[in-house]
Amino acid sequence: MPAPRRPTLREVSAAAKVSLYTASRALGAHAGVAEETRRTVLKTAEDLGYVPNRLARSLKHADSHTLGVLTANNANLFYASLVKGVEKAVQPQGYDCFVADAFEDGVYDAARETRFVAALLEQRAAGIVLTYVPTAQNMRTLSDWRMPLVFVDCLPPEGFERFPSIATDSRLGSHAVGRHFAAHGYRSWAFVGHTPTWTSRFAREAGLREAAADCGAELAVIEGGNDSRTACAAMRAFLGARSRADWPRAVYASNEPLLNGALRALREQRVRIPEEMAIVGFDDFPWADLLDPPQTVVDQQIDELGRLAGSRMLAALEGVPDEGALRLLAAPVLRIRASCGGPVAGAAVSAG
Amino acid sequence: MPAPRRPTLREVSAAAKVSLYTASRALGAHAGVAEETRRTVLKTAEDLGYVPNRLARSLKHADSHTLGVLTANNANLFYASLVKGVEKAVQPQGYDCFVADAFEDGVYDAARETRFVAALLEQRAAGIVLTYVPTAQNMRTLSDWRMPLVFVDCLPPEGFERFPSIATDSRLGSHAVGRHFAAHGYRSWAFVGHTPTWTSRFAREAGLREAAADCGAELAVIEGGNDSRTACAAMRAFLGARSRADWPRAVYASNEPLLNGALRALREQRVRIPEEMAIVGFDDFPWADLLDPPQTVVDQQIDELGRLAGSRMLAALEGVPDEGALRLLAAPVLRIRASCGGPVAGAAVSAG
DNA sequence: ATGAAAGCGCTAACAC
DNA sequence: GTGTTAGCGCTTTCAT
Repeated sequence: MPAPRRPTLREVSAAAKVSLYTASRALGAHAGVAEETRRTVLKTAEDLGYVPNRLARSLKHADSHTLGVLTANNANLFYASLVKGVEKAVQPQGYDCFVADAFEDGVYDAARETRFVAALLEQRAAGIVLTYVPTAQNMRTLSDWRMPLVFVDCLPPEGFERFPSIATDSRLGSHAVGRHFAAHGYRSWAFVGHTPTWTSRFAREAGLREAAADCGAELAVIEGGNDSRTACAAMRAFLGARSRADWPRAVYASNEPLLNGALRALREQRVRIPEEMAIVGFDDFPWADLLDPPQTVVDQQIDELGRLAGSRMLAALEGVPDEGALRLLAAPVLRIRASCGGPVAGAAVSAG
Repeated sequence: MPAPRRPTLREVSAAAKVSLYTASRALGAHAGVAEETRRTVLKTAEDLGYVPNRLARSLKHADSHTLGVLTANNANLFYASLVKGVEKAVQPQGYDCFVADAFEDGVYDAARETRFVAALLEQRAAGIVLTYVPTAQNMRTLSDWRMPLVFVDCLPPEGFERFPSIATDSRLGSHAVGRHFAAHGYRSWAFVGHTPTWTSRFAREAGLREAAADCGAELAVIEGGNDSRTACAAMRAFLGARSRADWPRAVYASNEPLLNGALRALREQRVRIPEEMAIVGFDDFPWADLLDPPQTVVDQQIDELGRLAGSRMLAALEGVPDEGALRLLAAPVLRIRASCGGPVAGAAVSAG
């Protein structure tokens, strides 16, 4: 069964007995074609099963109308949701998203990233949404190419401050967590932070640290790495290194995988939550309220973040200036459930 | 800051003082070019910052070397993992994946699917991995086009049996769940099934039903819909419609979102698990063993499923015959944790 | 081993 | 309102 012939625009025009040009205009819904001619062309195209060749079109336009989204582990709900958000914003404008995940088996692969960057350039992507900071080399490549770039969930590196960024106001969210800890009377805290590769790490730590200073709480920092496994190991080591009496009264994990890992370590030690230790995580997720106790989290409404990034990209592509929106910060919401001791009378629920 | 000039192959060849042909051969790592000439060309390309235009290349080849993956809700871990698996298999062979998610806000959108199918044809995708059965119209379009197709997690619809498929042996997995129920002495079961749109639904029900017949258990069926929300509502309605004494002793949810919903409904009723009711779900997930009690599941090792689909697609593209592997069934594994009462002495742990 | 030239399918500037 | 024509950047015969 051989591949059927794929009719070209030229063939459609011949069959419709009009010129190539007319056929093109008719199908492209451009003006300057008699209504009847257009009808004929459309009909003929339909009959012939004509499917325009986007490759030719893009080649001509020197632009594929494709946006790259560089992510760091799609098997992570965070990135999956983020991508959905971006798509939601850009698809109505006719852009497709090409998702390039620089992680393989949960670990970052710089060579992989470089391959994706090259692929995006070769495809003549219209722009790229970056969800983390690529290597200096790749940043240079992209910048030299004048590729429109939007950073989400991270800040552009030094020298690239001209690119817009969208992020959650992590400091605000973390500060709210700290206030919540304080309202419960907890005075000894621990922060389980993700790899500093993500700049969000700093803001999340800073917000908590400020709150600690405000109320005179102690704050220990645990390097949680990149995923559940490393976070669990780090937490285990931390707990193992001191007597139970010296364990923190409240713990804050800086993202979902880290919360997962931290909880694992706590369970190994049969820590009672929240009686013995309170715990809050950054990022909401579908199982959070089904845990026992239901997990209190900072919800950054990820898909909205993605949507903002997509919109910002569209604006950049149309040459809209930043208008002071170069650094967009979205306010997260503290979702108080029970893992931290529940609501406190008189305390604000929103992080704002 | 104007866009910099993008050097073309022609310019590279001119700068290197060779012909277009030679430059093409040199960069394409083809034979028939003197080693020294090649070196010069490569150097020149590098210096000029030459980036090949894949659009032109693909146009020429009438194939974009892109594979489509049609999914049904990427915000769902299942599809995200599946895609990662497919990518893992095909990227080494130089194929890129274009992920088309026919779901928007968690609901299926046929028009959206049709747009994606069109986009894939326009892009001259090399093949498409289908994770669910598209509309009859779209199936026809794809088939008429002679698009190489591989079905994962579903079976080709009537008339399209010539296309290969990869799926988990749901019946096997479900049967193991039923045996596990039986081993615990549970005799009254309920199956919370996902929409019959997915053919896997039937196999999952059938396996359990067979096991029920084997041991004389009763089996109620609850239509759980497509997601956590609908499943929760369905479960709530089911429980509400009968006295607590008539509630099933063991429940089996046919996928992760449905398990989530079912658990929500059970929690509303303060059902004690597994003492009062045992529950098992299809699909493992990162929070399963952190639930209280840890959730027993059937693990279908999703990314492996994706990998198999990717490999099958590669084979199809190279014209490798099916060799009896037209219907590939991968064996799942029953991961016994505590939500079902834990292991039973003398019972097999694997589903195989 | 290398070069010249045709053409993939489409768009758009330019005539008529 | 419609036709002609020249490319977009690349691959690939066919000569040399």
